[in-house]
Amino acid sequence: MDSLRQFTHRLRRRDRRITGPRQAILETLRAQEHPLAIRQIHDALHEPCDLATVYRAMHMLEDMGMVKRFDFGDGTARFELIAEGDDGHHHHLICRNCATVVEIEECFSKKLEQRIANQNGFTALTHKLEFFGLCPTCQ
Amino acid sequence: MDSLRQFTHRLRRRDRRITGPRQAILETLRAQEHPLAIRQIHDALHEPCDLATVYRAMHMLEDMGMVKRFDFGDGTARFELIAEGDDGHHHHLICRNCATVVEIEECFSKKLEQRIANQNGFTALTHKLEFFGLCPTCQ
DNA sequence: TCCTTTTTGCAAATAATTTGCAACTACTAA
DNA sequence: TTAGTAGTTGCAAATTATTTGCAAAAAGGA
Ligand SMILES: [Mn+2]
Ligand SMILES: [Mn+2]
Ligand SMILES: [Zn+2]
Ligand SMILES: [Zn+2]
Repeated sequence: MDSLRQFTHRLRRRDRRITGPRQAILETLRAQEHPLAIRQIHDALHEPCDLATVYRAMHMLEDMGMVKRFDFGDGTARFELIAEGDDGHHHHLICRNCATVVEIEECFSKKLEQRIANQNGFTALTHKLEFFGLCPTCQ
Repeated sequence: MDSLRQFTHRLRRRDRRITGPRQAILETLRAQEHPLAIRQIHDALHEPCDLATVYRAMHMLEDMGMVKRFDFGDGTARFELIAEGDDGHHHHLICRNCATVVEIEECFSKKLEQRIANQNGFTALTHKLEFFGLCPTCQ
């Protein structure tokens, strides 16, 4: 996925600018397969920029649907680059001890969510789901 | 559920004290069926105490297994009183617009969690799951 | 009632995230 | 190429949730 080119296009269309920090952040995200915290992204940048700039960039990327925000329950947002056209919905398995992360593609059946929506008269359901456990090393 | 008496017993056993703030917090939690944020608990107390006291009390109650902490993804912890012996594991359906909360007892099959554990060599799995949608009023 | 240990209130410290603002820069229209 | 304009950035200060140090106050047992 050439997200850099794709990114450029999307930005231009929205009257946004392609700047050094933004490209660097994208490169950093591309190099990772797991969600990264803002601090981690910031620390990984070769040509550093202000932390606030990273925060602002992540909001922008999220609004553009290029990154997905995840919440592991530790009070720190984490972001993962998502493929073009994908909504990025998936889950993780996190070691309670060493914080190792495993990407999980599986999810429970759509029926459960549908039933919950119907039974309560809600629409447009989504969900947040993360698994926790002890990894092989930490058991 | 007479959580006050139960509470008293458990505290005594642990060399902890039964104080006004603690009883008041328990009473407040008992009056609610949905998770309450610390601020909400604090504001609901008839005889007010310091916010820090509420934070400390919630940690204690959590350690004692009397309340369960929930995370709706808005950066604010919420707590719900749980029945004796129960681990309090359950989920919620939250309106993205007005924040109405519905208690959800259903959960996906144990098999899915088991499979995820096995496939990755993890043990002691748990999960956090919350549903979001638009309530009848907000659609 | 007295003593010891636990709690509390208060203020200050943390930590993640946001925001105001002036200086700066990417694009673009000429 | 060169302004001109709108979008960006750095920096410092503000916000928000939560934690913590500490001395004064309260609880429970002897
Ligand atoms: Mn992922
Ligand atoms: Mn609940
Ligand atoms: Zn581990
Ligand atoms: Zn609603």
